Amino acid sequence: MRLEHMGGNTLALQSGKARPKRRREEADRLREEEVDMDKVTAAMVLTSLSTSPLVRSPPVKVNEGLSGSWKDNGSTGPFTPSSNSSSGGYWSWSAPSDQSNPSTPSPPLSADSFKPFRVPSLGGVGPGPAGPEDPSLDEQDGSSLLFDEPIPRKRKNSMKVMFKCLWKNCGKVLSTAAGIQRHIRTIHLGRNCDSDCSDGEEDFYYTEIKLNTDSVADGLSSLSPVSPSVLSPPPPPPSPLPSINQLPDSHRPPQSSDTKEPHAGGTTPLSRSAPSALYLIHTDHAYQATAPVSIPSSSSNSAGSASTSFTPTNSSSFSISWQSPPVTFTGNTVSPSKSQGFGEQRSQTIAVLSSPPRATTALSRKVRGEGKKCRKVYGMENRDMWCTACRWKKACQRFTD
DNA sequence: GATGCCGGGAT
DNA sequence: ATCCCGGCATC
Repeated sequence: MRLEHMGGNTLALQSGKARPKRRREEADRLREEEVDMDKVTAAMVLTSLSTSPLVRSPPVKVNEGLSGSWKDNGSTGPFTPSSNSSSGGYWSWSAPSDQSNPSTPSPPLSADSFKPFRVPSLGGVGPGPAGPEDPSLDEQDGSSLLFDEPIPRKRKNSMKVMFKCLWKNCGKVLSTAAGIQRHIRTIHLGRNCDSDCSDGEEDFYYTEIKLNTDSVADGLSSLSPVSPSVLSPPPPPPSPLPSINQLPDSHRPPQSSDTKEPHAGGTTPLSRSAPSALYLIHTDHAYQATAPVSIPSSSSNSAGSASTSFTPTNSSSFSISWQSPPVTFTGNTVSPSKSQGFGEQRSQTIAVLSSPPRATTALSRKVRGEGKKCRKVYGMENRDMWCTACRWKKACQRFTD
């Protein structure tokens, strides 16, 4: 009976071809293969991560402090965290750059581009400490991570890390740490030599900002130095050179540089923590407001109050630029070491605080059509015969009202 | 619960 | 652009 329909209906033959089911099967098959690939990839990524010189402090430690708040990813799958607590549940796509990174300018480690991998047995990594092994697999070694374009996989909530110059009246934004360092070195510090003669001073004059890649396009245009959507929680707001103010010898004339060495030793305990907490929040959709705001609820909800409200007690403030009425409010910020909240929870909180724009959709919604539509006429079993719009759950084109 | 279809994600 | 689907409104 199905065949009759198919045979007699050229429309169905032309557009439908019983594609949906087959396509879904194919998709499933592809997905299975993909899983295998993921296993391999995950192993490689793991290996390179654990051996990479870039990872100064083993991420293991970072995560231990979290008491496994993400370990229930569900995606850890066959990977047994219990056998090796050091690596279990360690790849959520937490952005480690949120933590203060001791010395590196917290490069786009592209941690946000990792999906929660399922990791198979992984050979020897399982029971033992996430030991170094097979250094030959370093296809993304530290240098490429540092200086290449992050090339983050486009994911839903993926954040793109940019680097913004904090020099007074500059505000230049570049996509790589190396680029911004060079910019600062040459433009502001007046040094012509290359990075090898740098003492790391540039680190103080730029900061990371994270953008939602979905809105980067228009967000970038608002990244001008005076953009109101840029904010910096940690340093006192009035100063245009927040992190510089914390330097021992802070007020340097923005042109001459060679006389003062704020941290002649080279090591700067405060160099990284402050800038890494500066964010740009730009979203054109209230639901997607994944503001990287820190919410004090890192482990469980013992605090109880964190999920639905946070009280603006502190002085640090952040603002969120909405599409329609811009909303600005203040909230307490946690020390960087505790900033763990993530997309969902944060967005929920923000959504609560702002007015949800639900009503507009209801208003503009078309009144439901009276007549029978493809679905009704042909039924689910003859979905091939529906008009494409119906198949795509759009407004029916065949039986218009 | 079934249906129509908007909004938006994936490719 | 095409395809698909979550989710909402309505029946």
